Amino acid sequence: MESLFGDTYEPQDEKSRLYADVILPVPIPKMFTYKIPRNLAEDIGIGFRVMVQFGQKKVLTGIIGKVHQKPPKEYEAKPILDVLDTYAMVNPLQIKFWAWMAEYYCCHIGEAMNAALPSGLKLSSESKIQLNPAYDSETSMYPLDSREEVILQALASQEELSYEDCERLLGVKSIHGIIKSLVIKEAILVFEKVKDKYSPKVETRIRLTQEYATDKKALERLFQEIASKPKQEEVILKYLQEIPVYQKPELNLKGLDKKAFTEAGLSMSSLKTLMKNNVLEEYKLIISRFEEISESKEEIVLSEEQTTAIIQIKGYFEEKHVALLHGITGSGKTEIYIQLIKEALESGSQVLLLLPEIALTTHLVGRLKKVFGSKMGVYHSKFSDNERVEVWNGVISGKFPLVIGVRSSIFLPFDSLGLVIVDEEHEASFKQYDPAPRFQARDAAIMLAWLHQAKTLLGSATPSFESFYNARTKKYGYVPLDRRYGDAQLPAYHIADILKDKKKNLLKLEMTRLMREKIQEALNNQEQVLIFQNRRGYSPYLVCEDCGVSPECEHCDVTLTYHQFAEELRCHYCGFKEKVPKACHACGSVKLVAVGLGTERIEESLTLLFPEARIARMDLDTTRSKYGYQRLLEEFGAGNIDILVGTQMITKGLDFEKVTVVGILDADRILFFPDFRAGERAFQQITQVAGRAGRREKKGTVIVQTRQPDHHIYEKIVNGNYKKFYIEDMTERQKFFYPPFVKLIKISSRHKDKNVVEKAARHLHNLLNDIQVKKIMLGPEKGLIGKIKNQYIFETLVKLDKSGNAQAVFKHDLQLILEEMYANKEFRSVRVVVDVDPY
DNA sequence: AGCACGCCGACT
DNA sequence: GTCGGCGTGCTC
Repeated sequence: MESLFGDTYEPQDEKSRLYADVILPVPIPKMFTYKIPRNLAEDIGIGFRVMVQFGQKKVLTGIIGKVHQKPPKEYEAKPILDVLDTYAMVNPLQIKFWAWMAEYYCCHIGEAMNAALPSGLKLSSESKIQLNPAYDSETSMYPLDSREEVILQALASQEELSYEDCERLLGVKSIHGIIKSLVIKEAILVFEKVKDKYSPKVETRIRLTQEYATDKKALERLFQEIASKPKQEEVILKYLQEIPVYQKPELNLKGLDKKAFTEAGLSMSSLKTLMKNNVLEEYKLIISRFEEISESKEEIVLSEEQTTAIIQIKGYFEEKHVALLHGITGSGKTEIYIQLIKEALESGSQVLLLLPEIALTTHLVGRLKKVFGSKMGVYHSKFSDNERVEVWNGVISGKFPLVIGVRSSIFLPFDSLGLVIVDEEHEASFKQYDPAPRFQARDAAIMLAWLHQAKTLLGSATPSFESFYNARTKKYGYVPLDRRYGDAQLPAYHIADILKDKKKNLLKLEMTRLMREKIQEALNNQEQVLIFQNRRGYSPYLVCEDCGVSPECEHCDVTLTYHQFAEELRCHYCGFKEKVPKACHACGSVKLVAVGLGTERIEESLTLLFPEARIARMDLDTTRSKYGYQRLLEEFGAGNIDILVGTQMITKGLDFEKVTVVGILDADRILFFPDFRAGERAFQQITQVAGRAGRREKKGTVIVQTRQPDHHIYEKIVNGNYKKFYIEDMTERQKFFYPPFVKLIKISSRHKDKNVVEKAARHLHNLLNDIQVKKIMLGPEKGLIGKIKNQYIFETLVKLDKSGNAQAVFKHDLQLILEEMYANKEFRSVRVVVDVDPY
């Protein structure tokens, strides 16, 4: 496999290191060749961050993607200005991975780089000003005003000032005008200074000075001296109590956290005096942001089924790159993961476990932390930049051979992955749609593993149909795990007919009689209830009772969402907000009512229907804070909540025995979404939510409210018949040419002028249509949402033949066509977005 | 994406 | 006469 590791990876002699192709964060689809100055040649290589001049004015930081000796033909390469690292921040495999991503997902390698680097590693340059050495206030022909004088005076004592410094100095909001004026008057110069955004966490520690630490007699003398100073004595005693220097003198080296003194309520001034008298000293220690946890020796006990599954997985790994573990909820996938991770780590490989965002906050992380301790790094979107950089460095240094993380953790600097696990593989959140690269992390992870010659294990209770298809066509290994732990039973499903109840006047506050009865029953038995509402397109909005008009966003083609709590209308696409209007904009009527079942409304309805129950809501609003989610879960686990209403989130990792009833308020919203995956999604979501009901002894109850109780999907859900539904859905997909039978590429055009986009989209569509590959094209059509942020959207959907080189040819020609479009002045302002494998 | 260069209108 | 509008082309 030597070619995969790149021809430039091996150290080369200096003569061959003349030029570097640098990846820059600019939207130009190529690398830029710079000259490597002789004096830098020694300490430069692939993956080093460098500073380069780009264009006339800009200094950018980029990453070296390639080192070579071919001088560019058409221009003289500029020199690299500086190297920022003493070791490569990025390894050659990562650059290969970015390049693959750029090609596959039709984006620029710079965009891939941008997505990969935690912003703490992206150096930002900050504009600073300094005195112009050529300036002489005596002879200058331009008079300065008072504010300009202040700045010049400050520069007399300080070499440089940032813009913010100047703003603070003058107490004005925007300094640009003044700076510009000073530049024109030739009094100052503006320059760019690169600053590293990552700052290590430092702890101030206190220890005895050399003299007292090594000499017991000195210490005894000290005690006599301070006998009359009880405050100082306390400080010393505290130190000796925490750090028994007498017994273990070497402990003094690390000393004690300064906070320990403050927390013990000791006198800070005494501490200072002791330091002044050279008894104690202070020093700074760089510490990790992550707690040190040692791994447990606890043996994982595997059931017979799990052992068999592991043997099967390993068997498949002999010949295939990917295996799919199809294990229903509660079938014990976690233990299998743990065992496989252990083995991979023992063989010296790195392991990546990918999880969807919401699953990361749950007990699984704690569970793994217990087993793998501080060998495990966690990469989460709620982590700060500094924390992310620490995980990044931890992967390089070998501190974290195991990482569990979200989508973006596929970009961490692994150099020897042995195993990649994608749990909840079917989750749509693995796909990133904005900004580019619009990648599917599950698919990219498989590619990543392949680059490392590692294996990928996909796990799900309800696999994506793509993965299941790959399993059935033997591309992936397939390992079913279908017995519930402790033989817990499948829940009992009840399909509740919304329309029937409505006719009979049994529908109260959107709850069918069955739903209400089952909830009441659970409450009577002191059991817990989960109510699920799909978020997608199901937010409450206002409607005018007189003319039927709903307030819409000024910038987007959507109705505004009603947020009762803040008394606001909001646009979920552009963030536009306005106070709830008093009257209808269209007819002036004041009869504006809220419709639609947002989680807030449901919570309210439930309060009315079950006034005695304790009800809580779990959605984006209530869990925005870092630990908001966890807090709600704990409350629920402790039994302080009877009914929990939530979105998607509640389907993940909630594992509470007292939940016996799960209600799905409107299954139709998922099922009749205009998307070829709607059926698959409905099946997955309903099954996943249902999996939260009844574990162990008690059989759970699931109530699914729908207007179409006869839809064929329900029969399969009720019987847990994944495969039957899969087969039916596949026939449809094959008939209408949808994945996995074709490759989808969505091309959308956006522009503020509707006529311009429409014309551009037509033109583009025609050009694409002329590409000589086997394909079907749909469109161009107005987007599902016709306008977002004042940009009109038109979309073309391309269904490409999967066999042969249709994909490669199409993507190649697409690139040329986009360039051609850009060269056309009529269309150059139209933004074209390419989404490969759209969701 | 920025940013410079360049060629046309409304101002001191 | 100039300042500045933004069309267009380039960035190693």
